[in-house]
This record gives sequence, structure tokens and C-alpha cells, in this order.
Amino acid sequence: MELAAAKLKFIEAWGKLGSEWGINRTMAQVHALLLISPEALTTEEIMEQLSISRGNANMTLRDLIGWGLIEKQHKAGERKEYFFADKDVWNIARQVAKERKKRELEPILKVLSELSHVAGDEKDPEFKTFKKSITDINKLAGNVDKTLETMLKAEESWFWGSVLKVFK
Amino acid sequence: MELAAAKLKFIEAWGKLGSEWGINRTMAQVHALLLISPEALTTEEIMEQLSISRGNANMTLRDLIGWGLIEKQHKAGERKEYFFADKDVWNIARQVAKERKKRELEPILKVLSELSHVAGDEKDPEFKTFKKSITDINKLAGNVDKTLETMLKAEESWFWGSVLKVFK
DNA sequence: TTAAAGTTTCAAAAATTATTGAAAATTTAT
DNA sequence: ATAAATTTTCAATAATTTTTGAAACTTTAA
Repeated sequence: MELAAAKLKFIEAWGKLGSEWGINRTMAQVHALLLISPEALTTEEIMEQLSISRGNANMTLRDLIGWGLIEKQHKAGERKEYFFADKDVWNIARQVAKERKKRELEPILKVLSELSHVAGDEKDPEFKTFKKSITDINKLAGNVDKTLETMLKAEESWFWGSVLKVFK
Repeated sequence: MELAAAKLKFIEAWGKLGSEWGINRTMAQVHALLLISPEALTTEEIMEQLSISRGNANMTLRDLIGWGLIEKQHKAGERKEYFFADKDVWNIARQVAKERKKRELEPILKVLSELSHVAGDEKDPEFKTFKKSITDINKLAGNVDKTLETMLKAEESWFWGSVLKVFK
């Protein structure tokens, strides 16, 4: 396969994966494009390569900055802004984990802990089943939270070394 | 909080979390409802409780069966079908992990391994950057795959015991 | 058989989400 | 200050996803 074709295939696959995981397809594609670009790109170049509008490019780039996945770059003597992606895949994974933990896991943990305090009749099957499910989900989510917490602080090789060694 | 209000809150929160993770909100809500129901429910009851149409209920229930999260139950002397959810939260986690691994991780691993064989000029920065990103993502995805593989076979207490002990 | 009960399908409608594009705002060089 | 270059905003439009509901289909009891 040609490099050009391979790039397109990667951008397409990354976009599809993103959309399956609740991430806007275009956002995942812009990220993919920047991930495989040795140089920082301008908004124009991104619009051109992905056939998207200026408005879409601008908002998507802003979101990617909000996720901590890309940064703006100023080139001396140039008026235009350039964008480049952190290429360290472990950083990317940690950054995504960090954001989704904050945006999604923590809010649901909050709801679950409220719900686990609901009082009721221990003889009522409705109550018992509710309480058990909430408690169990709460515990699992707590374990996930702790594991992510560790991951966020960890070096990649140590993390996978530890995890995979345990499971050998 | 009343049990009735707590149930609604859980169903809503579970639906929201689902939609943030690429799972149809209604599907997550039906799953939530069955998770906290001590008894199996009929399509009618589910339609009623969540205010959804028959068609929607039917398709959603079929999808949930496809994900291995709920089952049909026949009651002796009854014409109607009943549905109930596996209440074991570790089973649920494994089942979701198993399906998403099969539906999403494996296809992307396949693409990545094809892309990591693209040949090119090692002096070309375009090629080098592409190759490095693909290779790194491929490695990370491989580690995730191995970890999931272990999780799928593991007992809950052993799994979290091992993982959290390492990270203490 | 027949018909009532229950389930499934799927085209059309509704709801949601993403994208466009042009105007407004901002920045920078002169 | 002026104006050209660039970025941002956001109402309107388009695309996608979800839901509805009624007809078709299936199952079962008599």
C-alpha cells in the first residue's frame, strides 16, 4: 500500500473508532491527521485535507485543545496559527483517560454514592435489588477509578510491565 | 430520597453514561430498569415504565440480548415473554468488554497491523512519523487486548486484588 | 381451521448531532 | 488610524440516529 492510501485508511479507521466511543468523527480524524504529520499544520491545510469547512475545523481544533491532545504553535514572522499533536501515545491515552474520568466517571460516581444512601425496607425485594445493584456498580466504578488514578501517574513501561506480569 | 425517585435517577444517569460511550440511551435505560428489577418484566411493562413504543422496546431488547446482557424467560402457562438482566456486575463488565473487544478493538488491530507493514523511505519524515505513530498505537492496543483477554477469564476478586495490589 | 394474543418489521417522522458559510470580531503590519 | 489577514461565532442547513406505529407475521389455544 502507498503511504498516501495508508494515511487515508488510518484517518478513516481512527474516525470510525472515535464515533463508536462517543467522540465526534471529525474530531478523531483531525487528531489522526495531526498525529501522522511531522509538521504542524494550519487550519487551511486541515480543511483542505479532510474536506471540512472553516467553522468546523476551528471548533474541532478548539475541542482538541480542550482535550489536551493538540497545541497551537506560532511560527516566527508568520501570521497564521499552526497546530500540532502530542505524538506520545502513552500521553494521549493518559490524557483521554484523565478527561473521561473527570467528565464521565466522576459524575456517575457522585450519583451512585447518593443513590447508595437511599433508605428503605430491607424486606422489600424492590429495595434489596436496587441497593445491591447500586452497591455493586459503585464498587466496580471505584476500582476503575483507582486504577485510572494510578495510570495517570504512571510511566508506560512500568504500568504495562506491572499489569502484564501479574497476568502471565 | 424515595426509592421511586432513586430508580428514575439511576435510569437517567445510566442512560446518559451510555450515550457518552456510544451506547444508545434507550438501550442503557432498559438495561438499567431490568438491572434493578427483582422480577423479569414484559415488553408492555418496559414500554410503560420508560414511555417508549413497542417497536423501540422490541428492537432494544433484541440488541440487549445480542450483547449478552439480558435473557428471555418463559413463564409456565403464560403466553407473554419476560426479560431479565444478569445482575452480576462483574459478568456485565466482562460481557461488555468482550463485545467491544470483538466489535471494535479487533477490527482496528487488524487495520493497524496492515498499516504497520506499509513500506517507504526511512529518510522521509512523512513516512517516519506515520510509521512511528502506527507502531506505537499498535503496541498500546496490543497491551489493552492482552489485559482484556485476562479480564475475560478472571474472577473479579482475583482481578482487582492483583491490579490494585500492584498499584498500592 | 380460526382467531386472539403476542412479536417483529420497517418506512416514515421526529429528534439529535454535526456542518456550513458568511458576518462579526480580532489581530497585526504599516 | 487603516486595512488586510486571520480567527471566531452562530443561525441555518444537512446528515445521522433514534423512535414511532401500524401492518405483517407468528404462535398458541380451543
